[in-house]
Amino acid sequence: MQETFTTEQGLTLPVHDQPLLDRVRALILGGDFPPGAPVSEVFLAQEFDVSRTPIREALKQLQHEGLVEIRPKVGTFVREPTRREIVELFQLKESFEGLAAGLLARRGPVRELSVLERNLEESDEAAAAGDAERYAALVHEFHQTIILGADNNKLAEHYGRLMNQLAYHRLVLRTAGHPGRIIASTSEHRTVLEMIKDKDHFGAEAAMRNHVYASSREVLTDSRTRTD
Amino acid sequence: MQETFTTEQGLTLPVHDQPLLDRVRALILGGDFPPGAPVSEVFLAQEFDVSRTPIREALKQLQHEGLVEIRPKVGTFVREPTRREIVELFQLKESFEGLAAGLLARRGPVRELSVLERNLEESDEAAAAGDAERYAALVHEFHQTIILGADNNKLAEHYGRLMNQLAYHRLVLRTAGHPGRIIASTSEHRTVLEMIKDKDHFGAEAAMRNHVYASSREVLTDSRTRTD
DNA sequence: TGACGAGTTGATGTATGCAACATAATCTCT
DNA sequence: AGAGATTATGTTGCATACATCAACTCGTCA
Repeated sequence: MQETFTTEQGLTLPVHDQPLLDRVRALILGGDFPPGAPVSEVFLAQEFDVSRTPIREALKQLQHEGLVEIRPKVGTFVREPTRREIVELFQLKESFEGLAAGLLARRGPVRELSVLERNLEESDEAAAAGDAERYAALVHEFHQTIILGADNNKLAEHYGRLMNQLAYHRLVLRTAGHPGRIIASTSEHRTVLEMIKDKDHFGAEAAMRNHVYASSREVLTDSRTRTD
Repeated sequence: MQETFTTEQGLTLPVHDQPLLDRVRALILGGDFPPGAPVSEVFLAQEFDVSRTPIREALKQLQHEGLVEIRPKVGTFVREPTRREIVELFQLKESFEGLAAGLLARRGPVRELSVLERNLEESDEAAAAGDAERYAALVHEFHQTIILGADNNKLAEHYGRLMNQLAYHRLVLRTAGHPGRIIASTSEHRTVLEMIKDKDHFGAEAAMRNHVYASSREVLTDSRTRTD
């Protein structure tokens, strides 16, 4: 098997082109560039002290991930998803995670279940402590665990791409402040886990989809989400 | 809006880098290369009379699509999905197309419905005439129409990638010869369309998933599908 | 005879130069 | 002064040369 590297989104890729790609992605997602700002190859090249060639490859990848738009012969520009795209992406997220929850439910007792158990406990603690940052991280872990627990690499790949496009962590942090959302969210998580433990794959899928849908509503009704 | 190009899989991409990518993909999917065969950059470069640079970009794309494997510092090799990957891809296909059917059902009467109506009629004709090639094309159109009818570009994108990986047309042609499969398949298509026309998005999704699942069973039980 | 290792080969990875093109600024003519 | 054409500029797109590394060959030694 080829030497691989697993990103924080669970995407497994060849290790060789990860460092630069990740650094460029981080730079762009870091918010240093406002949406629509041009990202010149030469700038990134001297920024990371490499030639334009590897930069070009990284930008191509990021175009794939939907983070930048490459206009031929014109330039590369940071891209923020439109509201419509966010809706589309959440529809996909709902489908992906529903599928994952169903698949995980069919697998019976696996290691992931205990991870989810512990996650719920820690989520309660974080919620009680009012630690939004930690809570957001735990939400991420919960969903990530279910995706990986589905034991379907292709699903994990597509999901990784999806999440890169959504820049999800930013969105979640916003909604963590919505009153009552944390409690509702944790409760939904608990329902999902119960269904999975009961091997009710149909119910698990439905519960997960409901949860993702509710979560997407929170994001989309947040006034800070772009509306064009 | 940027000038774009729509592939046969419904993937919309900038036009500038399409021709070469498509030609390289066609060459590899064409079967001229056995699985595992090396695909040297210089070979492709002189084959298409360009330099290695655009070839490299195309190969990177194809790696994304899962058609080739790039081993760093070693080379690029054609890749055929393992049986496990095919199973995984069909699980995703089921999810994608189920989602699409549900979304289409919610849209009410749209242009796509008449396309599907006509498709079923022509499918009956092709089946009666025993024209497997035409029937396979119509199956492709049916599924493609539902995906596009979902009116979700991100879904269409991911679906396009998925289908590229599956090299679906090859697989369908195999199963078109299975006794009784054509009749069953057409019947399933009809059920899906009825559900959609009834705006029963839940039923449409379920019917579509059942259909895809049945179809995947046919492929996976075909002796010619690789089993490693 | 088999295992180990230096050298060779052939491929990819990167850097850089030049050309082509889109866009913006300027100039000219009315 | 305004509108069109033209020049100017900055960017990407491609080609090519060189650096780098993995796999193989072949010779040496135990």
